[in-house]
Amino acid sequence: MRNSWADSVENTATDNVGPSGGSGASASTRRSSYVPPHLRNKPMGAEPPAPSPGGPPSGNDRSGFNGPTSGSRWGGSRPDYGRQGYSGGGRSGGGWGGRGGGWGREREVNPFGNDADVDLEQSFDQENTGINFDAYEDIPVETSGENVPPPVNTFAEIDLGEAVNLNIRRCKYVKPTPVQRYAIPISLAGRDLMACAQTGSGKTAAFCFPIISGIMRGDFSQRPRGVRTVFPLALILSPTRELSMQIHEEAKKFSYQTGVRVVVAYGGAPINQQLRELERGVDILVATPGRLVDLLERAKVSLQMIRYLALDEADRMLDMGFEPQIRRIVEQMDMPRPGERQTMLFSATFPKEIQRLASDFLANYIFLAVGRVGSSTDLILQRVEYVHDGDKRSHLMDLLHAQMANGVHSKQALTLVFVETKKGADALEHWLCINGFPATAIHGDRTQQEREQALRTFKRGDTPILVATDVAARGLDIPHVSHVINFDLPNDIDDYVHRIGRTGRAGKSGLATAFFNEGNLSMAKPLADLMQEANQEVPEWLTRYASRSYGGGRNKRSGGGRFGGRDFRRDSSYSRSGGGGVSYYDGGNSSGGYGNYSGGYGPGVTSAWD
DNA sequence: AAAAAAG
Repeated sequence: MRNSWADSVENTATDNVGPSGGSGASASTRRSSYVPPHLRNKPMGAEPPAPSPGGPPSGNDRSGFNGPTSGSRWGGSRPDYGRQGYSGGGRSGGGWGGRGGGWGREREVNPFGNDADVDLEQSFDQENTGINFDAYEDIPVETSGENVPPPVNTFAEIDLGEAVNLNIRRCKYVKPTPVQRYAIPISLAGRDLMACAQTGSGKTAAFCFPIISGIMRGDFSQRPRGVRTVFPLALILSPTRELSMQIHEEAKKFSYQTGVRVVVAYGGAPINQQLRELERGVDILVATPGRLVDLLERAKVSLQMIRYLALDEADRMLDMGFEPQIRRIVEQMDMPRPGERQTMLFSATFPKEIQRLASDFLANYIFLAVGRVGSSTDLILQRVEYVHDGDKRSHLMDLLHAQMANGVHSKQALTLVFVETKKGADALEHWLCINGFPATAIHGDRTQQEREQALRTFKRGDTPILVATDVAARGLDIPHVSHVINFDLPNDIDDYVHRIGRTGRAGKSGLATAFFNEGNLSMAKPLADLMQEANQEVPEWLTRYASRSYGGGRNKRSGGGRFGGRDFRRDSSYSRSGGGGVSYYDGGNSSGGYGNYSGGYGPGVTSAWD
C-alpha cells in the first residue's frame, strides 16, 4: 500500500532531498556555482530574507532553497532587464504589500512550502507521479509538421536554466510527461504548436517552462514603461476562472526566483486588486477572455510586447462562445502577428473550428496529439449503473455511505459529483448537507468568492464532497479526488472524458461511477465504445442500448480513437469533410512519425449525420 | 438544453 497519503508523507519525510530528477548525475553537487545567463556580471547581493521568518523551514528549503543562487535575486541590484512597473511609480507604492519591509518591494511569496498542508500535500501528490509514471509510457503520441524536433526523455536533457530546474525539483517532477517530452523541445525550438492533449497530461508545465525560460533569456530592454499601461511578454488564455487561477498558481511555482512575474486576471473578482498587481509588473499574464477584453478596452494592458501566446482548452473556449472575444484579443488588438510571436494552441479535440483557429493563429505549426489520459490508461476504473432519476439520490447515498464505512472520507479521498444544472447542484448539495454529508457546491451562479471557497474546503478535505456543474469538468487539478460520480451524465462523450479525468490524476488510480437511464440514450454507444476502448467492463444492458444506436451523442471527436484529433493537413480525405480542403499547407513534410498508430483510429465512428 | 464569461 505505498499509495496511501500517509505513506507518501513518510516517504517524503525520510527522503527529504527528493528524487534526483532522473538526471543521473550528482544531485548532491551544489548548483551554487552556476550563475544563470541573465544574472552574470551582476553584483551578488545580500542574502535573501529568510523565506519564512519564525516559521519552521518548509520541506522545500532542504533542496537548496537558501543556496547562493537565489541570493542574487534579492540583493539591492535586482536584474532589471527591461521589466516595467516594479517601482509602482509611487502610486500606492509604499503602503502596499506592507509585509514586505525592505524597500517597498514586497518579498516574493514562496509558493511551495510555508502554507502547511495544502501545498505540501500537492507536492506529495506530485512525488507520487514517480510511482505510477510508467502508466504514461503506454500513451500514444504522434507528431506531424516540418522538421519536428525530437522529444526528450528527461528534464536534464532540456536546458531551461538553473532556476527553473530548481523549481522542477521543488515540484518533485521526476520525469517529463508525454506532452512535455514533445512540446517543450518544440517550443524551445521557437516553433508554433497545435497540441491535442488534456489537462492532467502536464500541459501547463509544457507551455510554462518554455515561456519562462524564453523570458529569462530574452532581452526585453525595449519594453515600454507605461505609467498606467502594462506590457506583458506572454499571455495565457483559459476558459474558466478557476482554471486561470490554477494555471497562475502553477506558473508561480515554475517561475519562483526567476524574476519572471506572473499575474492573473479574471472576472467575478474586484478588478482593482488585479490592476494593482498588474501595475507592479507583469511578464506572464494569465486571464479569462472577458476580463482581458475589459482590461484592453481600458488600456490597462497592451499586447504589443507579447512574444508568447498560449490558449488552453481552446475547444472549450469556442464551445463557450468565446471565439469573437478571442479573435478580438488575438487579431484586432495590438498583438504581434503570427510568426512574430510564438503561439501554442491546446485543445482536447480538433474539430473544424479549432482547425480554423489553428490556421489563423499559428505559423507553420507542429501538430502534436497525445492519447487521452483518462481512457487510454487503466488508472480510472469506470462503472455505469442503471439508475432512474427518482432513485439517484438514495443510490448516491448508498455509494457515499459505503465510502464512509471504508473510512475513506478524508483528504486522500475526495468525491466529485457532477450534475447537469446549477439548480440541481444547489438542491443536491442541500440535500446532502441535511443528510449529514459534508458537501459543498460549485457552479456559475455562485459568487466567485463562494466558488473559490468551495474549491478550497473541498481540496482541504473539510467538505470532501463537491457537487459541481461542468464549470469544474475540465482542467481543474484537485489532488486526491478518488471518486467521480456522474449523477447526471453529460450529453457529450468528451465532457464525460473530462469529468472522469478529475480523478486518476498524477498517476494515481481513481473510480468513476455514472448513473445511466433512459434519458441518456444518446450516450449509450459513445460511452460503451469509450469504456471498451479503455478495457473497462461494459455491462451487458449498456451494450444492448448501444447496439440500438441512438443517433445522438454528438461525437465531436474527428477521427475518434485514442486521440482527440488528427492533423487534418495530412488527411488526404480532408476535403471530404466539407470546408473545401484549404491547401495552404505544402505537403512537403518530413519525418513526423505519423501513421504509427493508425490502428488506433477505429473503423469509422458512427456519426449522427450518416 | 445547460453551462461558462464582463458588469
